Amino acid sequence: MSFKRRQYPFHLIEPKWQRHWASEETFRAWNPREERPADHPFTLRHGSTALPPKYYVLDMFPYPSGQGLHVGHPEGYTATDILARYRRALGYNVLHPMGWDAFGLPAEQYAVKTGQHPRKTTEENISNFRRQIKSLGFSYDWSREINTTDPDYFKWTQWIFLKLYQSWFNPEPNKAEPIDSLKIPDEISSPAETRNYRDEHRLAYISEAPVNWCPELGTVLANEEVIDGKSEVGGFPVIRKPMRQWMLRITAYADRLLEDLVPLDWSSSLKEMQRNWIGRSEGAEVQFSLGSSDRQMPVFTTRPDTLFGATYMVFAPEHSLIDELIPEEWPEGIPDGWKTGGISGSEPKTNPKEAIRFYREYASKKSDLERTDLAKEKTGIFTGAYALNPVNQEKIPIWIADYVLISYGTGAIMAVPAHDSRDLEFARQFNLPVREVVKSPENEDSIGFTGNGTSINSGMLTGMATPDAKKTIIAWLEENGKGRKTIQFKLRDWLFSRQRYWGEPFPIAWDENGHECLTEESLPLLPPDLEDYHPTKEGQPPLARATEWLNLPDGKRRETNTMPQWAGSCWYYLRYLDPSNQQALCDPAVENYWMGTIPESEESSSPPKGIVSKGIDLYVGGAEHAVLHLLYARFWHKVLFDLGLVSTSEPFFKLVNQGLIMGEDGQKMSKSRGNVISPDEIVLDYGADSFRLYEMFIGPLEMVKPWNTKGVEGVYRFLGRVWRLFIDEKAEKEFNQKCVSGQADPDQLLEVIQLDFRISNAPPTKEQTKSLHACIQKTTEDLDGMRFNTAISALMIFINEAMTWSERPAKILVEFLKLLQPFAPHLAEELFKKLIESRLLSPENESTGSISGLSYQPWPEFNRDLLIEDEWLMPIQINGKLRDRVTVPTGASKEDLETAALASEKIQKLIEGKQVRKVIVVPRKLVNIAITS
RNA sequence: GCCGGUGUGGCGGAAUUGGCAGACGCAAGGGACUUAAAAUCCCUCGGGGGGUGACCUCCAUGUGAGUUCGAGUCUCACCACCGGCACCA
Repeated sequence: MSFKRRQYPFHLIEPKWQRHWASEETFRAWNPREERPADHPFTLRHGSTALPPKYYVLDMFPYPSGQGLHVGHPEGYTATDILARYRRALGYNVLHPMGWDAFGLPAEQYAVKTGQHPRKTTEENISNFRRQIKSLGFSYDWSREINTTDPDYFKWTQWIFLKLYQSWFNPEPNKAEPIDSLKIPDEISSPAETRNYRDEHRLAYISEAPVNWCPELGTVLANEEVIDGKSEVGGFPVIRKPMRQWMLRITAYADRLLEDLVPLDWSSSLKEMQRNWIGRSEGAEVQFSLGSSDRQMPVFTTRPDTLFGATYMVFAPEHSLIDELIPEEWPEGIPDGWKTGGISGSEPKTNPKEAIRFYREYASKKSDLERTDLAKEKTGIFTGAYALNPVNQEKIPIWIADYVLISYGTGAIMAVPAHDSRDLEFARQFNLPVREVVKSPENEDSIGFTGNGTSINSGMLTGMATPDAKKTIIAWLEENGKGRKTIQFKLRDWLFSRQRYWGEPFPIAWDENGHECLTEESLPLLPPDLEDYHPTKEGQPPLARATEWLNLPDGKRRETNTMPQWAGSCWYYLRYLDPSNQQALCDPAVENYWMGTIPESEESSSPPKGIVSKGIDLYVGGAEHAVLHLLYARFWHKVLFDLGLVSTSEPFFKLVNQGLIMGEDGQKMSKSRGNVISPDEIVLDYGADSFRLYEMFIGPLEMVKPWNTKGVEGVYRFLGRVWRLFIDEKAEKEFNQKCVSGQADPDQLLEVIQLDFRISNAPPTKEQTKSLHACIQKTTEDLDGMRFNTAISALMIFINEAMTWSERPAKILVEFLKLLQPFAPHLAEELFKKLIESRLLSPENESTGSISGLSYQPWPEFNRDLLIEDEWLMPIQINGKLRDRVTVPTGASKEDLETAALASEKIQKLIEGKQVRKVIVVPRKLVNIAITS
């Protein structure tokens, strides 16, 4: 940029005001009963006793990566900052905090490579992120900055884990309760059994289930972190492996997580994603008796009405019940195709045991990737065993196949190939019988029909419509003890442990009897320092290397897993409320003020406009967290709510996902594509105000949009025009010379600059007032609707008009600065200061000057009456096509408008000789004349 | 495959409950200022056709139907792109 003259001295203005805001603590958010300095602008506006209503506007806090920010990161931050500043102007007590989600894999991987402690890497990255974010002039309350890797912070993450550990989910009140309230059944007597029973009911419990193990990363991953059989981080292969893991009982909350979505102000697509993830489906559990034994096997189906069409049964390969069923020899007359597994090149197996061993091995070797990729070709093998269909006692073969998942439903299905596409595919592969039991309404071939129709070939169900058939068969099953209505969820319990170093250690110790939790008083439990961050040779997590840390004096051993990165972000929005509280994760009164539904008793009597919502008023972040973070955080919040620690059942009342900003090539910004643009270069060339403005002007917040640095120049030119509207050219020339030559203090340099001589205390003209009020109206309405791009265009329109004025009334300009302030705060502050110092404002506006700075100036209000024109240009259409425009008085009646339209010469000519069928008059819009052609 | 979203000039995007399509900005072209350039200011800027001219006229919001006095906006079908889920019985 050295080759171009600056539009205005943003390089002096921006650091100046950032320093001012920091030293004044302009953006401190005040907690109830917190003492406020008398000269703070908040106090000057609101007094020192009452607190106005709160507005909590939150950004998803970043993971501070080594690469620093790119221009996509601050998109949401800019939007929330504009709204934070707008709400302050409206008179709210605004909480707008920032912090760091700093545990995580990249710092650890760097440590593995270099031996540098992840804490060091993390701190370096944080200070770079902080520098970048601060350079953009966001109005964060930095006194509330948090860091998930800070022991003062993760102490409370561990504390919440203890709460989870010490709670169970009581299905009766449908909420979590302390584990002591869990009744131990009478048949359980021994201490060991009692202990087991408790441990099995905790919200945090141990499971041996197969997990997603990533050998490359040396850790297990949650289902959510595995994408197409590869790790979300790094894209390494993931295999299934049984391991001892901590789980969190999120499934207990499935119903509440689903139901409580309804009142939230979230986009429907986001809610839908959560609903799909939770995956509630209604159906029935049906008991099949297993051939030779008197055992029963339940299966889950959403289509119990098709029970008569069940021609075989399939178990998941991992299902252990199979072992008890398989015969020594193949039954008579089994086709060889049933014995091969459907795997190319495989020979028929000699007996069922061999077949099952073979198939299990085959299935377990498949990675998740292959399991989905090879989905086109179904595989499976006959077990030699049979089951009895409860409705007709028909003997049907039992298979194992990997298209049936061990983790969903009962791990086994009844297969109805005629009316389920997967079963049909499988049946065709192995020549299994297909029996039609639902007639499609179109009366076509009903094989493969999966919708609602009419039952056929189905005993007592025959002739019934699908919904009736479902009800009837469920009633029959319940009466006969063969099944019941049930509900299944796709949601699984949350795999909560990781074999990593750089995460919160579990406050848990083990002995030969099992696990016990540490006391609350012993928290935080710090991770030990290590030389080597690799997992051990035995596949133990890196913490197992810290022998001193590991072994406790009483012979117990510490848990060596750590918590996943999601843990810290599950509750950070609560810590912001009371970030340095040593006694509690958050003071209840403070929590209630910022998050609660009940207004503080010290509430001001005249609340500003807008609704007072529950929880966080606005949460902005990327859609990539639509299921994981948002579901986990909602889950934790509900547990805390059940335990009486927070006052709302949902944390995020309104949530908006910002769209991605793509690179200039239209591709996703990434280091490998080389299309990353850093805010640093933009701030250097055009200043933070231009950067903020462009981020918002580029398009609607929620949309995906490409970056174009040329576009920054457009908004930069706009700010240049704002500057020139206020500033005297001659004084600026002097200033520029001093800038080039002198070593003078920047703040003094800015003093040289004087207002333009056309700015005066002259009374505004009608036109000028109208321009202003149109701008106020548009800006206000657009901010309320988060339409930042059109709000900015309204500001541009005002400036384009104001540039043509020969008299520039200070009274008008000061109001404009209040509108500009949320978007371009540095420039607005500087010009506001000049205007105040000029003493051009009339006495009733002088009160404006008693509050220092712009941040707490009341938001301008518009007067609709001023916007009404005396007359307007009314379009006249004939058959919907624009034919003429005539000027009409604003208050004209419908009759007058019709007369005026028909009086137009052009219209007269066009309707001459035609029959006017109808004249539609829409006041304030148009007149349309329908004629016959 | 299922669910959700989006299709408007050369580009990013505007268009209250259906009511003047293209606000605002970028790019482009022309002009003023300048020795020159940059910056700034002014003008033009969806496409076709017509007029010396203020203008006139036809066609245009992914495609095709429909509802309506009137459709970018509502309905139906289809196409393209983006995002999510993906053997969940």
